[in-house]
Amino acid sequence: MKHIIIGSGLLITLLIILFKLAEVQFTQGNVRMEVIIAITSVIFFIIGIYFNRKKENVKPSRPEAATEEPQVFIDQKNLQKQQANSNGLSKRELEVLQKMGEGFSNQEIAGTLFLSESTIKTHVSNILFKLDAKRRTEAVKIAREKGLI
Amino acid sequence: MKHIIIGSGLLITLLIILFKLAEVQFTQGNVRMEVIIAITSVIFFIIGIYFNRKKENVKPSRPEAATEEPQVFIDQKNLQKQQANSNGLSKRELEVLQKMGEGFSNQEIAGTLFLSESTIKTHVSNILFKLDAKRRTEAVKIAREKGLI
DNA sequence: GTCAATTTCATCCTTTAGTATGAGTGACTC
DNA sequence: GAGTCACTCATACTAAAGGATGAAATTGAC
Repeated sequence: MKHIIIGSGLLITLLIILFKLAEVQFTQGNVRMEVIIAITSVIFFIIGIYFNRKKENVKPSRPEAATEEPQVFIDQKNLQKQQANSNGLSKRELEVLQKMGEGFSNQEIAGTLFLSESTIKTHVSNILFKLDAKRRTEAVKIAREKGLI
Repeated sequence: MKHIIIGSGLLITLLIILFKLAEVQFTQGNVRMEVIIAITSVIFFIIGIYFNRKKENVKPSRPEAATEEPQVFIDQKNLQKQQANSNGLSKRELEVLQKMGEGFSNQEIAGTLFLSESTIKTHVSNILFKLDAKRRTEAVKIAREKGLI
């Protein structure tokens, strides 16, 4: 929540600075239009990427899971609770488990979920413990048998 | 690859249009600087998001067309031959692959098949190469998709 | 606002997986 | 008999996975 406020503040500040800068330079006539547009492009391109990343970290949409799972009957929250209770796996752990099943390495999972490898290792460890598996391949097998993935 | 080319082309085209438009409007003096900047911002913000998303979706690249191949029932020997030929996997490699899919470690596989771990490692390496996988979990996934296990 | 659970990240360490290379043996083909 | 292939095993190495522990920030429920 704090991030959003700070981020929005910075963004607005940046916008205002950009406007004022453009205005001043524009009236003075010592800078070209293209330069301003180019700078704006780059800045907002980066902001776009960053925004997207943050959004996913805060509210993971799980497009892979949504394509196959017919989870329309119950609402998302209850389903999550149900899964968590029946297997002790949290939402994030299920995501990681999903990626494990797709054959990704810890590093790759970290990349796709925008997390550090350490975090993934922690999740994997917890998954192995909760599913009573010794290896990730075994965890995937068990998860498949239980219909988790 | 095609996407990248087309995307880049569109992006450059968009940039040029933007530049020209800005130039014309600027010299005519009938549009404000802020408007141009705002439009640029929005466009590149969206491009940033889209770019980021694309980059994510491209990552898991693997053939998944063979998920529902109709397996014809021939006698066991021919079936094995056929599978071996169509995937380059030998009989022994298929056995190891099977054990991999059941979540066993190399040592455990060696134990159940009465072989040394070295041998299993060799087989696993060959399996990974032949299935074009980087890890055993990926190999298992591919094998499952191809109906090998 | 408090508290438990979740999520995130780090470091140190051990174990397992995977790569590269070489080599011996048996079966099968030409 | 030479050549090929599958299978076996070994050594030496690098990369990845997994375990243990601590810690901080968030979140959700109460």
